[in-house]
Amino acid sequence: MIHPQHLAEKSDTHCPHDKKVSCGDCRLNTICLPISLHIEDIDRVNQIIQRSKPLQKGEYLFRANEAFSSVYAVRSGAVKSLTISQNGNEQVTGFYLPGELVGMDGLADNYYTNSVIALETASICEIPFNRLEELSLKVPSLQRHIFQLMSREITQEQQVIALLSKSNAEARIASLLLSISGRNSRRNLSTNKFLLPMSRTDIGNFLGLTIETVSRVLTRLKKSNMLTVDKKEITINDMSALQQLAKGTE
Amino acid sequence: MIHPQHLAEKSDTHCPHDKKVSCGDCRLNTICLPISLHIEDIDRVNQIIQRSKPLQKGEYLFRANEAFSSVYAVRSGAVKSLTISQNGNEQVTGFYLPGELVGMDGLADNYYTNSVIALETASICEIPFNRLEELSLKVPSLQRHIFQLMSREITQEQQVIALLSKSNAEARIASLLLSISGRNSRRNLSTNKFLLPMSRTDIGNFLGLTIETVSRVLTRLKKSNMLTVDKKEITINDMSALQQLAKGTE
DNA sequence: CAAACAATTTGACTTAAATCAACTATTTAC
DNA sequence: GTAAATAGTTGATTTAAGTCAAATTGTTTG
Repeated sequence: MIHPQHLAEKSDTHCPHDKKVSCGDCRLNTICLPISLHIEDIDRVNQIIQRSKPLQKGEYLFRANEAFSSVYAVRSGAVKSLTISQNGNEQVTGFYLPGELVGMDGLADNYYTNSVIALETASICEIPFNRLEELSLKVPSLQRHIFQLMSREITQEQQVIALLSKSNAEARIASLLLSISGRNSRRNLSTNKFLLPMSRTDIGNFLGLTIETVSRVLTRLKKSNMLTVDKKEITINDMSALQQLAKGTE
Repeated sequence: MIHPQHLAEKSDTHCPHDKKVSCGDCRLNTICLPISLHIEDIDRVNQIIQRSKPLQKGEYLFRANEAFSSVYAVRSGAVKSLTISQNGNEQVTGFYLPGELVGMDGLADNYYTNSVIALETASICEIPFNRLEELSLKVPSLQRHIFQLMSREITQEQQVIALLSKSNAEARIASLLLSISGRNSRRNLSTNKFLLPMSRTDIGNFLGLTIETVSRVLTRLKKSNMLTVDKKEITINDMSALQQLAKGTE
């Protein structure tokens, strides 16, 4: 695994449709800046954001225990966050898709508690937190926006807690697929056909299942025609049945 | 279950040692306001905080889907937060002890996603969020403090995710006991002898275990002399063995 | 204080997912 | 293009925790 140099370079992403894009023009800005910032305020945010060259699959964005300095928005591709538990095992704590922010765990004690790794080639916007903080003192709607982003992270994690605490393997996998589907819909992508950015191993690690169980459940859902599974390509053929499954049998 | 009237009354808590206490004098202020606010700033926070009459066991502080208005600090006693999952089951998402803040999930979409219920008689400080927000625009260190509190909530929930995703029943229960022990130490209470504020049912619900499994694990840890268990009173006799257990056998 | 109720413990049995193992498919590297 | 490594699938078996059931203890309440 290659450690990322500081992501301070001003080079643009290689992603063709996103070249040199500023926050005001970014197709994702309704996701990563959903509140009604004035045009001039969006521009002020834009000024402090640094765009770096894309991360390649397996590269670290940052590592647990490094000093906290920035939060990061995923512009394209996907990343996973993970902690190293006391017994030394990796524990995947989340997946982040375009428009989503990662690194907010670092604020609490001024170092990151997670490492973040690219699941595939990913372009990332770096947002130095000190400068965002200063700006948010001057722009009340930005302050509120940051509070809301953090709050949303909290509610999403509580949903994961509910999921892990209650459900069986099928419900967990159904929920993950529905989560990805829902996040795709926010980006106006297909809700029923998409590529999983993560491996079966990552899915199992995140959901607290073995890779064998993940594989078997996907095979079962395929055989029942609820899904079409071709490698990493998932097609949801029966959305409501999958939603029913996610609710748990109980 | 009794619905709380608005917690707007200015009556003081019945807790004898906490009567009429202001934030500046509150023995918990290093926990719930850990940063170095100037004395005058602490006083400004104090001005906006409302103290209400204590909640009795089983009473709601607020309910999921109610409009968000305030965050709440637990002053004495304990509360649990819970969501109602799609299939209608209660899912305990956390326990909150004195000095801890609850309700920050409500910010994301302006309604609470959890209900919060007193586990025992609990006095609570209500902090109207609009006013806290205004004040934090004027007091940079307060803004930072709120960011940090929310970040800490995020990291704690990630730890719960890691716990639920990985561990067996013994490790989960050991972790919960150690979590309570650690939070007691922040309040200068005993780390190895304490009363559990929650029922076995709540523990099981939170940890994704049945009540029978909770009971059996506690019996097992008692028989091995790692713990002394007398009803809700827990004594940790072998802290390092418990820590080892929490790490998981693997 | 006793009846009714709620919470907890303990035991017997079942089951969903883990483990162990072998095999197949897909990348990556030379 | 083939070898090596990595990722994924499938099957047989084990096991930790769930389920069902009953007994016990603790808590309310009339």
